[in-house]
Amino acid sequence: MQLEEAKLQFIQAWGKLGSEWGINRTMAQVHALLLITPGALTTEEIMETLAISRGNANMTLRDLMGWGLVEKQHRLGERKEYFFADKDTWNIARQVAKERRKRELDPVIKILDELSSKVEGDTNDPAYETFTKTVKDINKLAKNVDKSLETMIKAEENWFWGSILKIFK
Amino acid sequence: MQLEEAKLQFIQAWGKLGSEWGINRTMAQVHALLLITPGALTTEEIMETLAISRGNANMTLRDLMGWGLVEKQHRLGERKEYFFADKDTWNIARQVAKERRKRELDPVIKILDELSSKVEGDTNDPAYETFTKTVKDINKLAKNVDKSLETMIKAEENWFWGSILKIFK
DNA sequence: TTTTATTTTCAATAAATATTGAAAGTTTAA
DNA sequence: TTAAACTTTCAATATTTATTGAAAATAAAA
Repeated sequence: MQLEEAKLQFIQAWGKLGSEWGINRTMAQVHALLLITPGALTTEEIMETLAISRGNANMTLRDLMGWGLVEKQHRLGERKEYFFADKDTWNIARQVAKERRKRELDPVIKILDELSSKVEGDTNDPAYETFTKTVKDINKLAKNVDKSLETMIKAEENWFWGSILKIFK
Repeated sequence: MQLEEAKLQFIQAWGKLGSEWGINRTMAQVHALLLITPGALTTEEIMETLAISRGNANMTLRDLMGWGLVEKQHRLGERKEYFFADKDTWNIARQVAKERRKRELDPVIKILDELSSKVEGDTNDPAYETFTKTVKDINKLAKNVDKSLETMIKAEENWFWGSILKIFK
């Protein structure tokens, strides 16, 4: 397979996986493109390679910087901005874990905590019992996941995967 | 807070979390409703509670059964079908992990394997080098995640969380 | 200052995704 | 059989989400 063909396939695959997991397809594609590019690219180059508009490219790049996955670069004597991605997969995984935890998991845990404590009802009412038990169980699971993510975010790669691999005995 | 109000909030929160992670909002809501319901519900009752159409309810319930999260129940002398959800959060987590691995992660790993091995290029070309290195690194990460999920799927709850918690030392 | 290069914004539009509802299909019972 | 009770299907429609593109804003250079 030729390199250009392979690049496109990689960008496609990454875009698809992203969209299946609630990440904008274009965002995943721009990220993929920067990941397989040795240097940094301008908005112009990204627009051209992925056939997307200036507005889309600009917003997507800002999003990616917001996720901590991409950075801007300025070059002496040049006015336009260049963008490049951190290529360390462990950093990427941690960064994504960190953001999704903050944006999506933590708010839900907050609601679950409220629902675990502030609902009135009769202990003999099966509807009440089932509700509180389910909410408590899910809350517990969510907190386990939350803690695991926190550990991952703080950890060094080797230490983390070392620990995970011990699970296999 | 009153039970009815709390139920609605729970259904809302679960629907939102689902949609942020690429799971149809209605599907997550139907699942949430069944989770906090002591017995089993008919399509009719689900339609009414969530204000959705018969078609939507029917398709969503079949999807949920496809994910292994919900089951049908038949009652003697009754013609209509009842639906109930497995309420064990560990089973739910494992089931979701299992399905998403099969549906989304494994296909991507297959593509990454191909891209890791079948691309021709010149070792002195930075574009080629960056591409192969990135693809290999991501492939490695994806396989680590895949293995971890497999372990989780096979594991018993206590054993698994015990192992995870050891990570915290 | 004025011009030019570049980035940002956002209303309009397009595309993707989810939902409806009525017709067709199925199953049981009279 | 025929009818009644229920489930399934899917084309049409609605909703949500993503994208465009041109105008406005910003920043450097002339």
